Amino acid sequence: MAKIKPGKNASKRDLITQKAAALFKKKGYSSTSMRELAETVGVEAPSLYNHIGSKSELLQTICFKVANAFTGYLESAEAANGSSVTKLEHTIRFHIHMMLQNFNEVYVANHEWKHLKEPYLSNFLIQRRSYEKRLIGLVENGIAAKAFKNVNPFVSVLTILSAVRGLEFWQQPKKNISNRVLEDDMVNHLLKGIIK
Amino acid sequence: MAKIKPGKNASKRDLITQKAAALFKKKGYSSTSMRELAETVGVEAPSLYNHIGSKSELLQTICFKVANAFTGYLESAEAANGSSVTKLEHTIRFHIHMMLQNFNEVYVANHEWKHLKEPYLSNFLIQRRSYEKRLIGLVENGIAAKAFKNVNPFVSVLTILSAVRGLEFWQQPKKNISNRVLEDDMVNHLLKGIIK
DNA sequence: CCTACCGATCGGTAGG
DNA sequence: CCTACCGATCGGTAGG
Repeated sequence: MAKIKPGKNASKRDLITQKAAALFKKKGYSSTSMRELAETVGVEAPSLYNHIGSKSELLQTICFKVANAFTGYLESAEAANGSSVTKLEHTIRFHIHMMLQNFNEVYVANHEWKHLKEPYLSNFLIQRRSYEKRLIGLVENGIAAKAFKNVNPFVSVLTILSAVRGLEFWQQPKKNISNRVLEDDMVNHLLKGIIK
Repeated sequence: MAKIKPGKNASKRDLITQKAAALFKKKGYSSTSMRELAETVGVEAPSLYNHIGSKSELLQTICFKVANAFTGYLESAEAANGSSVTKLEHTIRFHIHMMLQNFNEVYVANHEWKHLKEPYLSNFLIQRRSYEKRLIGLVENGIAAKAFKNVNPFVSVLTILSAVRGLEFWQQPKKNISNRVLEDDMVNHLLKGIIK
């Protein structure tokens, strides 16, 4: 057996994945060709397959990296001390941070998941639905504790997740609004809308 | 010159456009083939071209139909009597109605516009940016009139538009929430978040 | 990591 | 509205 060179190989695969995320975001998964990806990486197309299995594997890697990050954070937030309001606020802030710091990957996970192949497509959707249900549970706890208004928790979570996701349209340094103002204004808008 | 049969031809073209919107929404623009579209229409692929110019023309029709509907409504809302709060509320409700009643078209306009060809791509983005600026103006008027909190109007509009757009994820009759509850809860969440 | 190449599929045209 | 077909491009493999 050949000696494994995890550092070198992993970093090359990571580079390819990162470039793929940028291209998938810019042009969409289907409109991105492996030849185009190869060009941005600096090799010929067939050479990519020494590092990756297939085009769809790249999409899987990106989508589940994002999904696992969100799931992992929510688990830790649920386990932490604090009120439902605090937990929801922290989760909203985590979403905003993810959007601002992993722009391409989150965008691709949000937009291109439908091109996942089975069984990954089903697994992704199951994981996302489970995440939403747990967030809804958080809002329900807040309502039961009289901290939130008596709103429909499903609509609240939909509103919050959608609003935060809208940071996709944030043309980074275009407006002279700091990330801090952006984050605080959005958190306030969304929390004040449901806090009693 | 042959006699024009606008009714018949227009309705066939409309049918093709409607089927295209459903497919573009389900699979994405690039992943939808003209052969597939032809099959859902019930003809062979080359026959489509008796009614339409090209695949990209279908995308243009869908995107600008949606964009023009929003622009047209905002113009009428601006011209109407009433406070900034009322105008903003009506506009939010119009967005929700559009999402619920023209699901496929709005979805495609939101997700697939990047596949528009020039000069349509630029025109679409210009129109959208203009729309956002006018909405921001509405919020600024509300702030000046002391009706809204002193928030960043850009962030407010981003939050509102994104939240409303999230109705894309509304799996129609799945949850036992009426459209009325959905609309009112979301409007309240978004307005109460910025009203003084 | 490359060159050479394959079978499949694409949007669209010719011609009737 | 169809059959027949074109040139281009696709993801991926063979072989070294």
